[in-house]
Amino acid sequence: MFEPTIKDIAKICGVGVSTVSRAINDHPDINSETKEKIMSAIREYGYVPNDSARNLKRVDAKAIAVLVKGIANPFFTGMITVIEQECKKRHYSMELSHIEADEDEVDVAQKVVKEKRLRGIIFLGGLFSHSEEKLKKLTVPFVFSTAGSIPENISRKLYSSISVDDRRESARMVEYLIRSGHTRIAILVAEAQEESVGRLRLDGYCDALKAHGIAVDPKLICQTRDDRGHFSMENGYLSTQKLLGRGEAFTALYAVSDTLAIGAMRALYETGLRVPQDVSLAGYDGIDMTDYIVPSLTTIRQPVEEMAKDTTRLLFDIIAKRTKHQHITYEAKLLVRESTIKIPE
Amino acid sequence: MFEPTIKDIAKICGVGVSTVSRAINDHPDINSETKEKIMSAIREYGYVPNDSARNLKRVDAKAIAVLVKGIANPFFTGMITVIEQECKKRHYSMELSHIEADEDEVDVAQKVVKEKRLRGIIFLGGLFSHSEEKLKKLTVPFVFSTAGSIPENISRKLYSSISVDDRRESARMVEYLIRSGHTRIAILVAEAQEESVGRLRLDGYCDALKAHGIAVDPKLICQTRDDRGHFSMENGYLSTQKLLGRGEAFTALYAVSDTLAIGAMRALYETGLRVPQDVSLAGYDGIDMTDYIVPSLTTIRQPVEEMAKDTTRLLFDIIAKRTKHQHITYEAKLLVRESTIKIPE
DNA sequence: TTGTACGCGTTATCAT
DNA sequence: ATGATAACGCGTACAA
Repeated sequence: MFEPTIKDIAKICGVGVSTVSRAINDHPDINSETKEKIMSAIREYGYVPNDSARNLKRVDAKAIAVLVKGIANPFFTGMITVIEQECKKRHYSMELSHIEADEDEVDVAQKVVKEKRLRGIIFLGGLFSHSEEKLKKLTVPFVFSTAGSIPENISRKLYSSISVDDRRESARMVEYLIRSGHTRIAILVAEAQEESVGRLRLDGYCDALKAHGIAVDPKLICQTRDDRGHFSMENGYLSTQKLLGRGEAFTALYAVSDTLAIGAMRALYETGLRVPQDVSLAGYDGIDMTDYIVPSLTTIRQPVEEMAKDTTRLLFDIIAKRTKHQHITYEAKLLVRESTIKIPE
Repeated sequence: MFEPTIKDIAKICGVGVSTVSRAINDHPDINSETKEKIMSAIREYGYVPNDSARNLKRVDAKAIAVLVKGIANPFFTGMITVIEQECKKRHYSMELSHIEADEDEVDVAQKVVKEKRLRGIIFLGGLFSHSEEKLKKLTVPFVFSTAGSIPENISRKLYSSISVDDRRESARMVEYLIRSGHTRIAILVAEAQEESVGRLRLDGYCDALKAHGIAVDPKLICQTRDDRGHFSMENGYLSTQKLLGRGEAFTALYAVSDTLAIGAMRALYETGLRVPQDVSLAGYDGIDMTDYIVPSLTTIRQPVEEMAKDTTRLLFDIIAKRTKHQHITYEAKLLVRESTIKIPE
């Protein structure tokens, strides 16, 4: 199988390589006839430019990368879809890279930047406890989107961030439950390392309880197992079983992600507990699914569409030097649905 | 910001570029002291090899690509996760590429092959009505995994395929419903173009009905809207509303994907129809979620794990020329769960 | 408008 | 064990 290069095409058409180059790159300085001739030869021989060689020369690869930690998380797939559309609008290509749980996202980012000569990076999810020194090595602008909080000691001029205030929104959910008459509120939390979203949401839970004079009962805090798939439904299911096994009474269960909540729903059901009559169940994220399951899930909806659009817009603005780095916090929305009820007085 | 190249590192260490190259590629012919010296300089200056330049030279980039049509589909994310693990085991890297609904996967594949010098391709989902001529241009082996059927006129020696017999499995589900006493069985089907999985599953539905002497009633066939997100829950929801609006009576609803079924579940619920007491509901795919929702969903489970593993193994075997192209069909499993019941005599 | 020649950063070949 | 050098395929001055 013959793989034509630009030289071959040039030879075939009896022109120089630069002419072929001009043809494929829509360069203005070219005769439309020669261009047509070249393009048809390209089609005929199935020539596809080698992007590696191109990127080696080019300075301005119109591309960005999206680095996702946990592609199985439906919350991220929603964001990715929107980001992809936004990139397309701007005629940029998007490189999607999945980061393993144990990989260092900044290392991966560096590699990808070098490799693809791209212009910017979006980090989706993950935990960013990286040293300032390391972040400085990233030569293209980057935006942390829906990640946990970034340590204070890192200059905020180095990066942009798009997020909701996980701690506050989480507190809001718990406050809603308290106002609905719940005092024994259990929480299902994953990945409670420093600065992670799990930790922030747990903090918010504690904030709300304390603000209402309710003691935080460690027996009602259920940490999911520490292996892979932190936010999986399976994890939610198993952890809830564990929680129920403790025999502690509670009237509401708050899972720090919708997927965990759905797993919890089944565990409750199997124990004979009805949602919401016996236990009110709440999630966090606002993924599509929560609106369709029965009962629909009370949750905190992050404005995915808006955040994804702004993430992209912000990155492109920074690339074009139209703006400096920014830190935008969004209001999430408490969606009260069928899975939670007021406790009768 | 200074971006060191291999030359810079060589100069800094007072060695030749080839020595540095040997160091980073774990070449045997190198003194361990010099190697250590070089590696520490690399760390100090934050040098990362440019993959474009590497791929330009190399013949054997240890990488494959996975081309997915519809990354938002949870069924695919499950497969991707497994494939990724399998690649890692073999020390291969995996390039994940999302293909837009309107993009031509073979064109994308060609581009990616050229660009990354990779050794093989896995196509996940999508519809493969490509000309043989076009497929021949792909210079690396490829495997179609869980795609629709491929037209007969394309030589099966050109490619491998991994799939379940969608038509037969679909018929099996419908047969189960018939045996449960249902005769008015509605179907929710998306993307019913030639050879697509939607079409195959619809064919299976018709097969089963006919085999049992039940006439196919067009009024019970509900095609989802023809725009984006064929298999989305929203589509399932809206289409079911449309179906219900027709006023046709049915005792079972079979959705050709689990996601559609979940959307349907809500539409039924809102109309006051209980699952399974009033309407039995069935899906297809066997995604995790179906096991956790209440009621859990009766579905056809494709052996995701096994299929993903075999897809990867097969591709690597073909790359290593240990085998020729193969076409493997898997048995899917009918999972009878809570969403379907026998109709009382 | 078109062609020639150089260099991008790396690996592989050949010397040493 | 190490170093010099020729490719890899392309874009782009610069010359024509």
